Amino acid sequence: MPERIILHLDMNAFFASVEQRADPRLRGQPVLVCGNRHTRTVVATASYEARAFGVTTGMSVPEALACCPQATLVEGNPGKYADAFRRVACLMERYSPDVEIFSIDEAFVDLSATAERFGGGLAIANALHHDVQQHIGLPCSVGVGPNKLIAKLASSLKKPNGITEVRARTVTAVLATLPIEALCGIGRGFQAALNAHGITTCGELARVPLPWLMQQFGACAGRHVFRLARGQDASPVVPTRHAPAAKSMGHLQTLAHDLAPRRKAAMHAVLLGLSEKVGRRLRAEGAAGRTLTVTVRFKDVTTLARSRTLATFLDDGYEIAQASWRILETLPLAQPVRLLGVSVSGLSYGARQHWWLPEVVQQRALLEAHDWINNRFGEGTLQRASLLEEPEVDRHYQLKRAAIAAAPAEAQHLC
DNA sequence: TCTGGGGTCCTAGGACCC
DNA sequence: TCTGGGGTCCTAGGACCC
Repeated sequence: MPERIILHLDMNAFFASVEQRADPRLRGQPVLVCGNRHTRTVVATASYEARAFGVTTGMSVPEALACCPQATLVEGNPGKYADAFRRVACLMERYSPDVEIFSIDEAFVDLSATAERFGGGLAIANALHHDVQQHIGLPCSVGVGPNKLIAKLASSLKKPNGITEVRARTVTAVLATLPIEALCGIGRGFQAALNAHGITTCGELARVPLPWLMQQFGACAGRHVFRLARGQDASPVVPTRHAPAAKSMGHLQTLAHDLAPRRKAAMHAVLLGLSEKVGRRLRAEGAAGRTLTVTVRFKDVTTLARSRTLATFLDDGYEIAQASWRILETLPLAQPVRLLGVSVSGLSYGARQHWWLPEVVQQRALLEAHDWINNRFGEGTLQRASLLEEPEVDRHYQLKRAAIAAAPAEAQHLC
């Protein structure tokens, strides 16, 4: 088996870099990209200037501002970042069609069949790094290795703007002194359990016998950790065009203020809003699901989830909401609620149920009109009055009337 | 006014069927 | 007058990633 050549590209402080590129006033300044500013949110990305003050990803905004009061807070825009990264992925495709977008800011490319043509993996890493800077204007780190695990590790070794190649023959030496949490797959849980036994480096982990790992973590996870410690990873680069369809779709929302258990109506409104978002995404993908999960996180951050599998597939937000309310009734709410979530799984693509029934035909047409208006005029243009705060109702009603006036005749009739 | 939001995968136990 | 064994589905929870 010839050595594979896998390249991993990781954008540096991606969200913050995109915002700095868009606004010259932010360049060279500490920038914090966070979620919705009106909720309890955390830092999604801090620019390197902010990191110098000790700000880290996942910090609450007040905590981050305490570290770096002069930082500029920017509300993140995931769609914009996804668009920017798709352009990066296109640059990667110049070197091989086998590009796997792994997350919103990183991707793998399998160069095994093409590297020779371009002078080898390291030459491609240098060229790609230059391409991204030249054409996208954003910094990135690039790693090359004999598999995805090592390529990803390599790209993390020099940040920002680093290029690192780890050849198969040097994997053991490179891993020897690295902390176990440097490996993708060793999270907080494994780290704590292994550290408790005095195992802190990959070299130490590689000396632990397989039976002990299997006894500690179970057969599957034990074997997985055993392979990670040796830098072994046979998983293929799965080109994004072959990526399996999503298995679940859901939304969570941490509430601006905790809700007391008696405030069921307010919880219902939140679940309805989340369900409508989920429904819209399902319909956009031509998907429907029959397993519904409602998540509740309490004031003390303990979390419960309850699932129900239904007889029919759902993609209508209101029906999802009704089912989620029934699940909520079964949950013991012993303390104030901090977060609510709705997720639909058991997805089927292209399933069409009872579409010949007149009431279903009308319901589908209504949903299509609803989607048409929100796609045309923006998310939330048309929404249920029960989702609106009182002062907002007038404004939304005006927007809704404007939207209906612009909708096609058949949609107007249904509205 | 510490601690987001989007996912996937695995395990384990129980129900149920053949 | 006994309780196997395989398989699937469902549910809850926890690990991991970004």
